[in-house]
Amino acid sequence: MDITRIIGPLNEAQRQAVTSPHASLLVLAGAGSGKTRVLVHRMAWLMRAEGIPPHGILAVTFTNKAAMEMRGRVEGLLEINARELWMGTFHGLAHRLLRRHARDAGLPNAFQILDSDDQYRLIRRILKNLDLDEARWPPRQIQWFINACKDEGRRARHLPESYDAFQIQMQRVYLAYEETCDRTGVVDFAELLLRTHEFLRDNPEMLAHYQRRFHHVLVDEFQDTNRIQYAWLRLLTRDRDNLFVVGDDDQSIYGWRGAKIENLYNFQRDYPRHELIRLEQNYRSTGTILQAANALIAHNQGRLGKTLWTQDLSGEPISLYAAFNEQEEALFVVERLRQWVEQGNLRSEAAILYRSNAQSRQFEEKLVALGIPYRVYGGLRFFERAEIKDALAYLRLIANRADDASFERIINTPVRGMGPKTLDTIRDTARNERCSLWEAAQRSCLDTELPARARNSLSGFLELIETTAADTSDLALWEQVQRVIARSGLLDHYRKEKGEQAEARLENLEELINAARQFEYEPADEDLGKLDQFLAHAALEAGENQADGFQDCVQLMTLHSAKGLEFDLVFMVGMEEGLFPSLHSLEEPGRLEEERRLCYVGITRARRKLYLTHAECRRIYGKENYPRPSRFVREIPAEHLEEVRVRGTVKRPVGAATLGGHVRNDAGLRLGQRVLHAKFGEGVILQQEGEGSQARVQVNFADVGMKWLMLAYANLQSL
DNA sequence: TGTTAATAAATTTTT
DNA sequence: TTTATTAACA
Repeated sequence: MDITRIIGPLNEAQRQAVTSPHASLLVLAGAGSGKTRVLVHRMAWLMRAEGIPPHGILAVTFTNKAAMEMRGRVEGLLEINARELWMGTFHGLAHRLLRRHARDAGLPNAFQILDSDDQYRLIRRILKNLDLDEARWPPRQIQWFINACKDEGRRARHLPESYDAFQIQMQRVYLAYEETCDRTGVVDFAELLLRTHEFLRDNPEMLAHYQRRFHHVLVDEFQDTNRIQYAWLRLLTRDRDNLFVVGDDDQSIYGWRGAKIENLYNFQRDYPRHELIRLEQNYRSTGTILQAANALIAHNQGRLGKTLWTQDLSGEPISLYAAFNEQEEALFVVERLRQWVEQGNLRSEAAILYRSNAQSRQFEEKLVALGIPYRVYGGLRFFERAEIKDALAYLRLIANRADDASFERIINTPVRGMGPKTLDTIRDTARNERCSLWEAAQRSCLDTELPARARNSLSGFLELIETTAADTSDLALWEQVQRVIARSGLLDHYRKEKGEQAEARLENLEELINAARQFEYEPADEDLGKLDQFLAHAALEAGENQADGFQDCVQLMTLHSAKGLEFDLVFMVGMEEGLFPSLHSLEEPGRLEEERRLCYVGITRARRKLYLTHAECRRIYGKENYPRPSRFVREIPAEHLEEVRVRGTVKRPVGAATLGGHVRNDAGLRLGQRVLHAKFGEGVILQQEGEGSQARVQVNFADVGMKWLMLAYANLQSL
């Protein structure tokens, strides 16, 4: 038996978690402590040592990437095909259950999934229907409201009556939104979870069936679960006490989208027989980096408590660089990257991490200038591109004529002579007859309300969908996709258009056919036709945002998307008050703590070397700002920091005064010079004007901000 | 119907 | 500053 393979490579705490006789377990796993390893080996242990069949294990993750990695590692460890394991994202698994029990869950068999873009469009349409002004009821805010309600498990009818006019309208939209989704057979992401929860809760036999089936339920990144996800897990495991969760309260960075750290406390309360295990040994970073991270996170209140340690005690100090402005910051980082590559290191082992996506531009420009290949994470993903969504909308309408969202999207895309008036008539008919837009369109073709020209175009469109559906029903998926793209006129539409964009769109459509071809190898789903399976796949896994993942590239991404990754060399840039921590988080202490956790996540991404940079001056929305360095920098003990100057490195603790001569004349000054003022403390010179006794300088002080000072009286010391 | 000028807004993101 | 959306126009 290969038990030694399973427990051999583990440390004491990991082994304890993997082999625990308890079925309910809370593993507090610090950054880089091997949490995925514990999950993978736990599953292997359950199957090999405890004889649990693969289909008796349910493993839940947040992203498809994590699920895929886990599956791959289980297969590698046990040399089995792990297909029988129920492993996937919350949404993926909920989707699977809903497909299997669509009727019992109150859904049509051919229900379609709305992604956030579809959802947004639908909400806008409903606002129009209800005659509400988008300026007063911003669709984004309503979308946020609806999703937040669903994440909390609240239906529109559950909401308390409100006297606030704004609230009343939001609830009205929510109600209409639910009604439309039900009528047209579409389900948004949050609905997948809510609907599954209600289905299990209200069908005791079904619930009992799944409770019996799953001997063990394992959850990754438990600190990121929201209320409905926890309720869902609770239903499945409450009678058998068999929930195994892995998480890290210090890495909870998604509170703003509904994640509840409280679920960690709820778990401890609801599973009183659980065992608590801490994984505190870090195998990733140097001692210096870990100590800095520990010191930083110690500033947060109410932690579950956990201190990372490593056998490595050494490590280069963390470098801190104060740039003059954001341009110069980028220049510095890219220059260091150039040296890194020159020393023979891999570009893909270096990352630039920033708080907000807008910051990437400066770095991209400088990287391009030096010809260093890079990859930016985030942004539009494959299945989210407009042309792809257009093509998918045709396919969805073929799969389900009641899908109003898709109908609206493509009725006049590409343009076929149906303007807003025609559409309005159809919408009116649909509303009056309480039928789908498709049916309404059919009726409009028959009566004479529409002008003849519009009627012609409309019946042409209806026929296009019908004949394409009939002609392609027997074809292989990829051929079906190919035909639809051609017959819909999308191909011609982009062919006529010129420019790089149109060309890229054509390539993407080509790529969609390829994706469909690849999809043929996907194992068939017993509950689903190939086309429906493909459409669900497109909605649930939006795909990568860039195709060429194989080139050796410097990695650029937000701190959020860096979670779970690690690099030898990390630059955390824009370490400034108002940027990081962000302006929006300064009021609420809770949000500030989340920012600090985000900083903790960033620091612990680095294996060997970490740089922190900030700029004395930064343009934000076209205006110049002079931010102070981030408080997080100050929360890292000075002994782990080393200030970097462009000309050589000065080794000295940050903040301590150093001797320097008086600044007597213009020659002794330069922009960016650090100076000390008797009253205002440390600062940096940003501008100067005038000469001789009239000379003035603008200084940005760390503590008191911007000041104009007369050079003759200021008595500045240079640092 | 498609283009252009004006205007407003502007974290973090997965499913 | 950049981006998206909308209103006005040819």
